[in-house]
Amino acid sequence: MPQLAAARLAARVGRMTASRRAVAAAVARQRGHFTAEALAAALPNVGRATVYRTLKILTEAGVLCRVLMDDGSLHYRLSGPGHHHHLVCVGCGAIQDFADSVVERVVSQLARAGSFTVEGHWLEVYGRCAGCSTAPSAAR
Amino acid sequence: MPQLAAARLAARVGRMTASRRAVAAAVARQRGHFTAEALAAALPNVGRATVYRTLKILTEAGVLCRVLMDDGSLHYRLSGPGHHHHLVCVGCGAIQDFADSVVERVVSQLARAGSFTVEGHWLEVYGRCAGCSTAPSAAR
DNA sequence: GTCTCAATTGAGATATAGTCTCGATAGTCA
DNA sequence: TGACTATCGAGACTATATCTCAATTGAGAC
Ligand SMILES: [Zn+2]
Ligand SMILES: [Zn+2]
Ligand SMILES: [Zn+2]
Ligand SMILES: [Zn+2]
Repeated sequence: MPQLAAARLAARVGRMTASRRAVAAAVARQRGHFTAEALAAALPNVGRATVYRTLKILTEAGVLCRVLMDDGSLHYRLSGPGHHHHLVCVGCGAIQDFADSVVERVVSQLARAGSFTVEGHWLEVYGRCAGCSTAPSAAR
Repeated sequence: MPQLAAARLAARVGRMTASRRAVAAAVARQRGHFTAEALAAALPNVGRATVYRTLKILTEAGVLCRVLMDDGSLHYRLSGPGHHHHLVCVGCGAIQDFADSVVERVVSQLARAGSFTVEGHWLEVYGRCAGCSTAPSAAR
């Protein structure tokens, strides 16, 4: 998986610098999702600005996707292929991807009804995973 | 319309203070959407913190809704009744509301398929309104 | 191998958005 | 008319992200 991220990165990125390698490696090492700040803190030898810049590149390259959490904070996560959205568990923070053409189609149709041309959209779904739906509000 | 906002506000809010009246009035005076900072700037006699606090109250009361713009900034807008989402024109900034049970249903079903209980969601749709779809990228 | 030069870096400044603190103020109700 | 407490507001503080610009360094040329 580290190799995969690195490979995809190389395919898109300009110069393969030490900093970019370090960020890519740290990203690949993450389990679950993480914030830009946390990643920057974990990479004291890489400038904060560079971490942010590299996360942007990785996101545009499709290696990462961004998740808007329940509390408004922005997290990153290794991205599955293609367009998708997230089911975010507000109990434990677990994230499941889902891709669905129905949502896309409905949105387009609704938009068309309002003489509106869709260029993009943002959808996040919050709730509780199987493990967290029994015991209310576990982790915090 | 000012009266409406003020009335709804009064129905929910604790003390009807001068500051809250001022914020409610300014909100009612807005055409389209606006940011918290812009509103605060337009109310030099009301503390910034109070503007934010009052916007929160108004949002919880259903007077306002929050719109996540294309560029990540958060705007406020007088809210229509009930749950709904927005079609945001990236050309001119116009916003149309839409309420749709199909989206809701699809999301619930998808979630259920993943043993996930939906508690809430966030959806914004970006694109171009009728006026802006002809001439590409008008206003900025 | 090493030279060259633009792409990239990173320390720190700056920007933006929002919350918190806490003494002062002022609604509300008896 | 108080008294009591919610609320206010000035400004500090936090969080997040971008910008500036001199110094560094990949990567291809030779
Ligand atoms: Zn969970
Ligand atoms: Zn989608
Ligand atoms: Zn438009
Ligand atoms: Zn909805």
